[in-house]
Amino acid sequence: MTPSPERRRELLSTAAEVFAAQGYNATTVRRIADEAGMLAGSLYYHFDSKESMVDEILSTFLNELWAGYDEVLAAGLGPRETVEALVTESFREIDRHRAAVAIYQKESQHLATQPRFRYLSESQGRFERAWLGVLERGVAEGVFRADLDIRLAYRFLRDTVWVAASWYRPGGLHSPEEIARQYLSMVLDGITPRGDTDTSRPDTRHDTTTVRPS
Amino acid sequence: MTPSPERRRELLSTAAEVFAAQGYNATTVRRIADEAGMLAGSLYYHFDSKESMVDEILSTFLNELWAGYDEVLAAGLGPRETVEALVTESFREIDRHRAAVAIYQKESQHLATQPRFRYLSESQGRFERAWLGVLERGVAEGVFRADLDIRLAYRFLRDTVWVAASWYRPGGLHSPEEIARQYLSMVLDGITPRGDTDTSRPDTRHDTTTVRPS
Amino acid sequence: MTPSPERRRELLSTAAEVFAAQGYNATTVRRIADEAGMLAGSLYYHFDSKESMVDEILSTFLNELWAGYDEVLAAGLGPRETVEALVTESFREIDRHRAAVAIYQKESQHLATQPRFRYLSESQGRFERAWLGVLERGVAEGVFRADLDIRLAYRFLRDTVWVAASWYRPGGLHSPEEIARQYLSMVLDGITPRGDTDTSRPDTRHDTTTVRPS
Amino acid sequence: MTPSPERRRELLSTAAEVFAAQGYNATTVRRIADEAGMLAGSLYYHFDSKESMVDEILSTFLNELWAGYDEVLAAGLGPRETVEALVTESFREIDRHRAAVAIYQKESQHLATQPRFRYLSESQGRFERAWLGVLERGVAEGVFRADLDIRLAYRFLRDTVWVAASWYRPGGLHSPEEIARQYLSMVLDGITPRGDTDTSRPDTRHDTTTVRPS
DNA sequence: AATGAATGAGCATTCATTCAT
DNA sequence: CATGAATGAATGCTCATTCAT
Repeated sequence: MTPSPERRRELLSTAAEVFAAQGYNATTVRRIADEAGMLAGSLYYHFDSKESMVDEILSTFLNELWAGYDEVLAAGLGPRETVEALVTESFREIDRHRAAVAIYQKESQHLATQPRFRYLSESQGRFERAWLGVLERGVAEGVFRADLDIRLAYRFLRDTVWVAASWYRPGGLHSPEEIARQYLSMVLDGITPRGDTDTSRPDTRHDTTTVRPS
Repeated sequence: MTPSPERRRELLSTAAEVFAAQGYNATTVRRIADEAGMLAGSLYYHFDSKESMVDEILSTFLNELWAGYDEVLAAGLGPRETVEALVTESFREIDRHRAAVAIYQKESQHLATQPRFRYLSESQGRFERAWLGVLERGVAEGVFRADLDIRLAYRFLRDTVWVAASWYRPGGLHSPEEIARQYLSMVLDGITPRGDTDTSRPDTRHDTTTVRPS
Repeated sequence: MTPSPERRRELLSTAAEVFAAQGYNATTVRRIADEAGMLAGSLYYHFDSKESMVDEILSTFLNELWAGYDEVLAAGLGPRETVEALVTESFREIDRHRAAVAIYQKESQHLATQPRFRYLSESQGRFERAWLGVLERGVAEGVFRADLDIRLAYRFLRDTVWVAASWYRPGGLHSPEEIARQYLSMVLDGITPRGDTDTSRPDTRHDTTTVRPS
Repeated sequence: MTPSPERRRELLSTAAEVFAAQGYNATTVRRIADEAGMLAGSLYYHFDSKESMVDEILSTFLNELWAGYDEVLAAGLGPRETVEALVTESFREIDRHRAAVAIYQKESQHLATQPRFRYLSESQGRFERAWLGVLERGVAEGVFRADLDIRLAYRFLRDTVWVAASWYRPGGLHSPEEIARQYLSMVLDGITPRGDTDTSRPDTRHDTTTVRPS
């Protein structure tokens, strides 16, 4: 009566939570099974291996992430609006896939050395190209500061956003959109007061921070 | 039974490098021994356990870190200058203890659950209080924006700085001071151009970014 | 709870094939089920256990084998004719129960240690007594060489015949009777040419090599 | 004080004995360790894996075997003398490597499917070519019967000799040379009496049954 | 008759650690 | 100081078997 895919998803969700909390290596298959209320061996009815569990967790997450990103990148927005939309989308993904993001942060470098996880490096590459492109375009159009070290700025933005997964708890005080707004405000305008009145309030108009106006 | 402190330091340095590269759990004692040109068992002449190695690596690092931080905090600088000095000091520590910082980033959350590593949480707490204090003072004095969510800004700054250890390579193009300057520029003034002329040039005067002018 | 005997036979045949190909221990119940187009658990509707499958395969085979042997032994043939008939009968059994014979060859020594498979040792004992008797009688009557080490000759004959199951493929170039003839020729007369004309042509008269002239 | 290679040999000998008695798959690493008076994990100080144990057992055996065979094949003996020498050499190897031969018999077909054990198939091929060559030459020179099915005779000889490893016990009544003599007598001249006087006594002159006159 | 899901015992293997030499 | 050999606990995984449906 319980169709297989549902059970898989439940188990993967459990596994992701444990992986995120303890680290992939430090997590034993027995621990996951405990958490799922079954015996270690029983997990192997649903999954080939511990590795295939992280694999499915990470690839599912990345697929959803890129669906969102691609929509943003294809929307033809200006550089600033693209940055806003990408950051907002990222916080939404952190909200929806907190555990997966945390695993990705902690383990991807280590996992990417294995052929099976090549897609992690590829995603990383796509990610970098997308961000560098937006930043360069922004500088060219005068939307971003001309004195930026683009690569440094890229790393700054990338890390700044994703590390949030290590402390973010869904259902907390702030919605992902709210956090995105605050982060964008700091990143775009800095933490010191601006001379001109208007820019001190970061972009909170929904139309620019998201493609999906849901 | 008189292990020379020098050999210890060498071995710890080797261990730190491997821990940073592969992760603490994924690193075998044998791997460290290989790298040090000895057999696994021989390490136990110098150290009690693998755990005591990370312990020594992390505590040595934190001691040095706090020596620098305390000097900054005791110097009676203004909020902005304090932030500048703390960030610069942090990048200097990343430069000097890259491996230790990377280990700290990846493993501290996990390790801090054990009583032996309580000092990690304590350091974290001190760190948080220091930063929150500076930020609050800055907002009160009008040096930082009044609409900041202080806790969010704290996390933003903290993560922003330390994650750099995951990609920073000592002896690269940029000196730690240079990177600190760029980061501070983005954090303080944002990545979009400022309306008023002066603030677009970030604070690069040495006197304010560091207490130790060495 | 009325499993049809036909299905049982089909499944046993499938199982025997896999056991013979991969070895009993190396064969998983799942593999057999795959081959039979069902799930592993479903086999347990038909059989108590994996062990009971080999048991049934081997005992069925041995029953048929001894039916043939007993007929030969009871026919009152001379020693040479008895040897010929036994060898021919053996190759016929290899032809009909190739998989079972192969399993018997590979696993009987191992299985015979368990009480359940005592009949394997018993069969082995009967087999040995029958052969030793024929050989002794043959030597006494001058039909076989007087300088034979009877026990060695027994092992030689026994192994020589049964190992053929490891390479024999039913439906190949040679019929079991043809192979029996060739083997008997080598065993009885040797592989070097005989001085006297007649014996170089091995005994191929059907009447002596089999009791069942079918 | 116990140099490594010696211990290795001891352990391999123990392992070979257990493998031969129980079969490779059915043998647990614990069982081997028990027999060696150590814990299962300790074996891994000496060997990479259970597989590498069989590997070393079989390859060591095959190397020695081929050293003997090559000497025989290079000696330029006539077909009959070559057969005698090969068979005698084979029984000597059975005497010296009984366990390895038994393992080879039972497991080689199964193991040869793995790339690591390709040398098993290669050895098998060399073996076949050598035997077929001698038999063909013997038939051509009139030393062996013209009506032989060469391939069948090859299998007959091959199996006949090697299966002996399943019952042979070193230090028993018969020396390997003695057994070889008896087997050769049966194989060359058959188990029925010859018309001509002399050939009923098989070749027992040392000079022809062995290259190494030790 | 067969499925889907689970059990539980056992297995090969890893690894931090110990210790006599 | 370092080695060589071993320990023992834990780990990921396999597989025959069970059983409600």
